[in-house]
Amino acid sequence: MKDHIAQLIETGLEALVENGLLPAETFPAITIERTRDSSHGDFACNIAMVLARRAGMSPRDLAAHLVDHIPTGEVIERIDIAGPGFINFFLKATAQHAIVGRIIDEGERFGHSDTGQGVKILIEFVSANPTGPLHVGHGRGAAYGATVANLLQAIGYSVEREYYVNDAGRQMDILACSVYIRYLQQCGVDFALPEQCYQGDYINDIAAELYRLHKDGLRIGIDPPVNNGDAEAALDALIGQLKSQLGARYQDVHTLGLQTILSEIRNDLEEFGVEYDRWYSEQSLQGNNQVGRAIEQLDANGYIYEKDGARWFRSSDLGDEKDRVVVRENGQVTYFASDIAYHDDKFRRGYGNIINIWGADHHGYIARVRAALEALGHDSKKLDILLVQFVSLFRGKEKLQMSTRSGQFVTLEQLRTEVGRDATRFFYVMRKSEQHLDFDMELAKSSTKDNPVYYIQYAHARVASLLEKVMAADGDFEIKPCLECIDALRSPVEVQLLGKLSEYPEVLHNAAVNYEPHLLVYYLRELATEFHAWYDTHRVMGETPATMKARMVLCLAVQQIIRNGLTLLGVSAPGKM
RNA sequence: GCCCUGGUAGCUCAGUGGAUAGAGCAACCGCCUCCUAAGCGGUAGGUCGCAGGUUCGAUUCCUGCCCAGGGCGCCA
Repeated sequence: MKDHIAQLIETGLEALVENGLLPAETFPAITIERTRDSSHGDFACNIAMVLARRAGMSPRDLAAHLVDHIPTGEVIERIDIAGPGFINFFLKATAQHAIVGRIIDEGERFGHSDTGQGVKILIEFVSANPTGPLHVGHGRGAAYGATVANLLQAIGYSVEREYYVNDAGRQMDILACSVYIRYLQQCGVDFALPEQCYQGDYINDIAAELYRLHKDGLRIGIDPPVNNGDAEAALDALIGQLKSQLGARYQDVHTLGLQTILSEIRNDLEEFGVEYDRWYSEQSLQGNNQVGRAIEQLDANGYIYEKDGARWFRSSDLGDEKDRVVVRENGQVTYFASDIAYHDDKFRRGYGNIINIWGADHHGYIARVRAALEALGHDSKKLDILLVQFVSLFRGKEKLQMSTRSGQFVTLEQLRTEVGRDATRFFYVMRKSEQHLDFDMELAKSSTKDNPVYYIQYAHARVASLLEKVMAADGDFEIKPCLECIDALRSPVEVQLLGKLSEYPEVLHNAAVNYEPHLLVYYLRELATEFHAWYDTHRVMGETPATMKARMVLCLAVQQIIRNGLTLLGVSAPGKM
């Protein structure tokens, strides 16, 4: 509709040029916006104010000339000039009615488009270290990433969802070490778990499994770590001791820890309705030496130097605030080096666009990744890094304290179990992602009108229930024939509701291209509000057949959009509540 | 110190180079013999952090400042 009106205006402008009222220049882009106030019509255009100076006329005079040359056709009822020079368009009721038929015809595809033209997009999200269960912060990244992926797919992109598994490196060694010490304890050895190790109960569970598999066959004598003031060094020494004394069996411990936790993470996400196309292993990058090759490439391009026994990437040449180590003094590559190779690989795979969703605490990392991509000759503008802010859990007014270190945190699984999947998914994407989120579990759990999830779902269920009753009363009721009597929808509230329905494709498009699912959330709530208000003042059953059918179809159109929208958010659309 | 985010109604938050800045909650007043009251209507509530600038017009864009949260490892 916006495009249609913009074309009408262009026609008018061309006529003014022919009449010599406007200089023949290229026009600025014509912007059409929906009005906020229905007294301003359905759509408005500010072009007269923009061009007034060029035309040497006041905005209102220019608007008046322009309006004289805009053809109205089948769609426009009338055109007003208002305020400082706005041109307001009022649509004919028949033009409004057409939307209902389109929604019914297109069904679950209504609102979708081919904007993306099948261009491939890679979206990587969550990618939490497999060293423990997902917590509520990861949950937000999961809900946000899954929804953004759905949105982009809905507007025609070919989306691939990927989880980067940090299954190499020091954190995994610390996990293995934690498991092993718990194992020793279960063998009856008196050995304290160092503070830097993972303290959670799940480590004991893995240790128990290790014990079940090997009994005390993995038991060896190791020396307690000697802490000379550097706890991290002491831990590294302990890990080194385990590796050398356990030999090949160290890998068994490492693998059991990794596999157990990773499968729990996969299961957790699956139950949350979050699915992936690919689980990308960091080990595999190191295994086929992609990390080494990436570093050599950086070296060949002149970005690597040696200092203090380490190899550094000269990222400060490319916008980073300082240079970064890629190979440590001890010969080990850093996490960053793996990440360079990983992103290099992503770019080599040939996507039109690459999206990373990270926790806000990683923002300092952005500049160096971009620098590395540029240094490897890639166009880093193809990469969008979206940051998700932290989540604070509340029970009503009470804030839940969380500490990762002590293992005292609420897991995603606990949250899902207590609050339910629908409300959890919904609350996570309700706020702009770069906004801190206060997640009130009491509110999310409540089945009252205060809870926006139920409010929207209820609108959907209401229609389902109504349709059942209509079908029961009239066994011959068919949706199809109603489309011809749809112009029985005449009341102002009905016309307004029709306008709201027609907004959905724009909302979906904007939410997708801006990576902002909350726009869809707000829209659905507004649609539900208008629907409930309409429902309260209009009856469906007991009206004339034409009115009844028209209103029932209107309800079904509302229901369809709510179902489409909730589906994209990963929230169910129940037929009964 | 440098770099991100934020600052809009009592609270939680949307929003926009345009017309009288919105919603939910909380507060107050109402609505079920009637398709689910998990619903609806009404009242009240504002220096859009502060100060400049850009222009026909700024809450929106730019600069500076103030406040809050976060980030700045040869950790990941």
